[in-house]
Parts: sequence; C-alpha cells; structure tokens
Amino acid sequence: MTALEFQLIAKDRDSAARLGRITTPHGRIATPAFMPVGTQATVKAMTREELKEVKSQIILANTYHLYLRPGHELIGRLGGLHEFMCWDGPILTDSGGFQVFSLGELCKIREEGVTFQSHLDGSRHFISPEVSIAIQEALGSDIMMCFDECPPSSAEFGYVKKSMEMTTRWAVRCRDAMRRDDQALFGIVQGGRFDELRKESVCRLRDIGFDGYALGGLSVGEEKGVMYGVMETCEPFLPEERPRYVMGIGTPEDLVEAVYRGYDMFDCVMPTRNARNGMLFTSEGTLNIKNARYAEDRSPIDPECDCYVCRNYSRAYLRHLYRAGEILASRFNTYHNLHYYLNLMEQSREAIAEGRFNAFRKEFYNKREANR
RNA sequence: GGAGGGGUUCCCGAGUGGCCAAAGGGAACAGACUGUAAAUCUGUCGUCGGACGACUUCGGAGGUUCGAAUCCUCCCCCCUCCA
Repeated sequence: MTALEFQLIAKDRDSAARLGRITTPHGRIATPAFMPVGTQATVKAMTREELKEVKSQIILANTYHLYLRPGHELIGRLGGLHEFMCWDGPILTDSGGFQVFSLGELCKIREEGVTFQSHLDGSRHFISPEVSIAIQEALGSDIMMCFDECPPSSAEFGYVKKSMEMTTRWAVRCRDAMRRDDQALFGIVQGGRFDELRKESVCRLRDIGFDGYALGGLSVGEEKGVMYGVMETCEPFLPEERPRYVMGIGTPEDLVEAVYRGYDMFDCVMPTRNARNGMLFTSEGTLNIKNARYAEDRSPIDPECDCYVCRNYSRAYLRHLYRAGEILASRFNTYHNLHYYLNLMEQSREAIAEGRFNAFRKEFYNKREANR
C-alpha cells in the first residue's frame, strides 16, 4: 500500500508527542492535525475558501450519509467526492460504523454486516465491510476507514470482547475488499474501556497491516480518565512509522492530551456543531455567546485570536446575530471555532518542533485556570 | 347613532363556576452538545420561601356564591359591519 506516506519528523523529548507529515494523492497534512467534519460533503456553514483560510488540511465525509443521499454511485459518476464538493485537498471518509452506534434501534448487527433503516425515509439497507469499502472507493477519498462496531461505554467485557473480535474480522474483510491502489485504509482499534482488549485489538490490527491506526469507541460516554488511559495503553503497541488517529475527539483539552500521548490525527463535530449552538472556544476557555452579559461587550470573542471574525466583530454583534437567528451567526461562529481548533494544532506542532510541548501544554492550562 | 365581537400573566393566545398561578406558542434567562438523524435539545419562566405552602393576578369598580378569569350591574377602552 503506497497511497499514503507518513514521515515522522520530530519526537518530543519529555512526552510522547510527535511531529509528522502525511502525504496523500491530494496533498500533505502536517501532524498533529485536526480534521473538520463534513458529514454530508460539506463542513456545515463553511465555503471551501473559508476552510482554506482557517487552514484546514483535510476534511471528513461520511459513507453512511452519502450512500443514502445523494448516493455514492452518483458521486462516482460525477468524478468522485473531491470534484463533487469542489475540495481538492485530502478527504477522509468514515466507514459508517459510528452511525450503527448512534442510530441505535434502527440497526441490526450480524457477522455478515449491518441491516438498518434509513433515518431519512425508513427504507431498509445493508452495509457490510465489503459494501462500505465499495462505497468509499466510489467516493474516492484519500483515507478510508474500516467498517467497525462502536459499542457504548457502558458495554460490559463479554460484549466488547466479541464486538472487538468481529471488528477485527471485519478489518481483514475491508482490506481484502479493496480494489483501488490510490486510497489508504486505516484500521480501527476497539475494546472499550478494557486494557487487555485494547492491546489485543491493536496487535491484531498491526498484524493485518494498515496505512494508519485509529482508536475508535472513545468519547462515547466514558470518563476522561478512561479515555486518556486507553490512549496510554495502546500507544506503545502502535507502529511508530504509521499515523495514529483518535476518532471523534474532542474538546481542546482532549486534543492537547491526545497529542501529549503520541497521537497525530483527530476529528470532532464539537467546533462546528457547538458553534451553531452559540458555544465559542477561546484561549481562556469557552463562552456562550447567547449570555446576557455579552449584550454590550465590544471585545472580540477571543482577545488572543487573529481570525477574520475576531479582527472585525464584537461579542455584542455576534450575540445579536445569534439571537436574531441570522445565518451569519452560524457562519462566523463556525469560522472562529475551526480557526481556534486548527490554530491549536498549529501551535502544538510548532511547540513540538521547538522541543517545548510540555511548556506549551502547561501554558494552555494556565490561561484557562487564570480566567475561571 | 344602531348591531355584533372583544379586553387573560412581557407578547400572541386557550380557558367560560371549584381539578387555574391559568393550556399552547413566542420572547427572555440558563444549561447541554466529542468518528453530526443537530442553525438541535433540556430546564426555568407572578412574588416569597428548600419541598409542602403562603400571598397577589385574568380592563376598572361593585355584587351574587361556600367558591369567580369564568355569572350579574355600571364604567373605561378596542375591533367589525350598518347608517
């Protein structure tokens, strides 16, 4: 598999943090990297130009959603996802495994695959590892994800063990189903909160061999300590020369902690969804732009931020836009939040490159503490 | 001038003798959101008190009744139609 190259550029002295570079057919990605989520072939509220302005290097799209609408075959006929959505950078597609988890009762999971009902019209469908890969190949993403099962954090050992073993078998089927050689495939580590299952999952995936390795089944309701613990458990067993992706995280703190523990790629709906719900990220913590105390606040969202929104607009105006239900509120809030996340990653990379990630991490927390 | 309809808690609006501090919606205030069924969802929303409760409310004033937003009398205001 040569569709993806990973170069390890530097390792932090005092932590597991690492600086790297991924090369895909659609460009390079400096890691650690945050990947904005564009489930339905759009990062909600953002144009391509805006995504570039905030320095998005790679974005996500979702197999499940695009299969249902507009249909992966249609996207394939139109030249693939890059051409369809007019994004010429790298794209990672999630396999649809997470939807099996989040759609709950609409799904039935068996060894062959998952039968489910569309959340759009109730129609019945079937996705297996082979189908998921076929969809992702039609979409033409740079990085495909294995089709996996993502159990809730409350799942007990016996269930998680069986689930992880099935996910591992599915991983083999995914790899065997690949027909194209210009796409990379990442395996997904499962095993819930159980260290021995996580270890086993990592080792078995490593034996199969993937272009990169992802931790799945995190940020699904478990305690922070469990999440960080799983990262620590898996890290020593992950091949150093391959990118490591923690799926679905997280808060800014989660990202800093994951980088600290040696992970390279992250994605989360938090900056985009929460933006649309009025929650903004700043160097001093979060703020809810809906709150009455910003009614006459002339300051920018984050005094330390140099994004387009912070350079031009006041909290008072953004609060007004939100309350008035104006579409610009979603756009500005999303723009700022993505800028914050992507900037946090850029700063992390600089810190690692300069061998001061620990100090960076400490300062990150100090600023928050000072303004509580 | 005549006929009819109506004034309800910040707004709109249900309620027409007790189960009404009063449905529902909006606004307001606060919270949640982690591989997006999300520009979504939850809570509070007369005053005071932890809960139970107490007190003050349904245009105004009086009255009937054990009990009134609901019935009666007068007054004030608004709307529609006719002249």
